[in-house]
Amino acid sequence: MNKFETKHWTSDTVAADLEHAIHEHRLPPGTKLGEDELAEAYGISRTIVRAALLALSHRRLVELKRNRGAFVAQPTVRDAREVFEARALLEPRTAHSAAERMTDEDLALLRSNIASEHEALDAGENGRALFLSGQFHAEIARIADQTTVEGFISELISRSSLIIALYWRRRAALCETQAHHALLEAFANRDGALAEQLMKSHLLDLVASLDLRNVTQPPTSLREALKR
Amino acid sequence: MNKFETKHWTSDTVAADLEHAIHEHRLPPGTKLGEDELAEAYGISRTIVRAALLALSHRRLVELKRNRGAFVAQPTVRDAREVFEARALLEPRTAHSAAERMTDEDLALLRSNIASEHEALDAGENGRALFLSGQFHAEIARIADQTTVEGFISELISRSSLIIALYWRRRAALCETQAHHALLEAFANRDGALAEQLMKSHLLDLVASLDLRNVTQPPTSLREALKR
DNA sequence: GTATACAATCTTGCGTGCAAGGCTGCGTCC
DNA sequence: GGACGCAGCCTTGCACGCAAGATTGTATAC
Repeated sequence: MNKFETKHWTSDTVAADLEHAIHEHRLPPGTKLGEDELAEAYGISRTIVRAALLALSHRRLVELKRNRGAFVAQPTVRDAREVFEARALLEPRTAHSAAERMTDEDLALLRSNIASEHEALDAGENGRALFLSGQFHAEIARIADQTTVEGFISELISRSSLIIALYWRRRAALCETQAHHALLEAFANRDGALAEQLMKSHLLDLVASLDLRNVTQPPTSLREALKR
Repeated sequence: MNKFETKHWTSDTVAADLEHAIHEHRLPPGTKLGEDELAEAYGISRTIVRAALLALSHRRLVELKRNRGAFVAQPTVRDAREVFEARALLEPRTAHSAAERMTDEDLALLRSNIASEHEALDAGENGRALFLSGQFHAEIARIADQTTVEGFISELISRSSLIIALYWRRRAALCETQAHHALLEAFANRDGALAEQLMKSHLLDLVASLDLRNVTQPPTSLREALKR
């Protein structure tokens, strides 16, 4: 597997590619990301790989264990609660701002995102659907035009994909279609207060779909998994 | 200048040391951070320096310009507004949580912080006072026991120190003594609602002390500074 | 069959050196 | 004196190789 040897990979593009793969659950939590393996896959030296992994560790998507290697992060139950609490602090106000700044182009893009997510689901591409679902939120943050908060939300959304991989218990689609449609309606009406309220509800709904009972942590090794 | 050759510097400790120096305004915005220079100063190779600089760039404290080098970041007026808006979203609720979780040890630590800040001011050590003032906020975030939000707040506080370096217009001490004391009182009474309200006011007061009129950006070079 | 010790192999940590790009200084021309 | 071009030097980008640490496999003892 040598990915697109003709493409010029930088640490930023490698990090983004890996993040995308993590987001789509192609690289599940706990996956080992070996430097040599990645260097060979991307056709670059380990120097660039290391920089990419460092970047991902700063976003909490990858855990670097000294002398052991890099692994896709495995958020704890506590991490999960924290991430959604942080989202609850940031995203409702962001949705409010987005509604007030919404352009027709923005609206069209959000609609297109929902349609693409449906297509992905219909095609059985759950990873892609998850990514697009997260992108809906990321786009709202972008439209709100506050890059500092957008950066935080972007990180939280990516981390959410890991949490969903580990703790999602609902069989249905990831974000309820109805919730995204209702938000779209509020945006179309430039109704900030409604958008804010809907985003609050939507995030609560997401948390409710996670199995965060005080169960033991996800198994981190075969030994642990076989203990039961 | 070879700093403590006997000490074993890692990229994490170098990054922390640089961040501390930035926070205390010993490394002002715009300062060039050359790889070779830092490597010699810390007695390490450039490899470690690069990792440290990369870490600081992820915290927005350092700007990496390709083929040109690393520079202490220079937040724009827009950045300044964004940072304090983000703080306004996160810190009041965090103060509320901290009040509810406050222990006597926590209280003592916050008191000690205020006292140390006063000592620094009396000794004319404004940089140190600024750092301690920021630490007061960071401690509140730590006490609130939500590490995800704490991480964001920590980054925002550090970035605030750069903003203060560029845009602070008040002659008085950095955070009004009265504001920190009032918060301490609310914490002593475990009054979450009051702590939340006081933190909101405090942050508004901080923003009001910044000169964020739509003036031209801070000069980024001698040429620009001499244009007037 | 199980436990332990040790050697071999694999992977990471990180120093070093070379190529590429940017900056500065000098010389020339107008 | 000012503008422009070019060479030389400085700094960054990043590949590579070696040392250190972790993991795995094998042999031995009970």
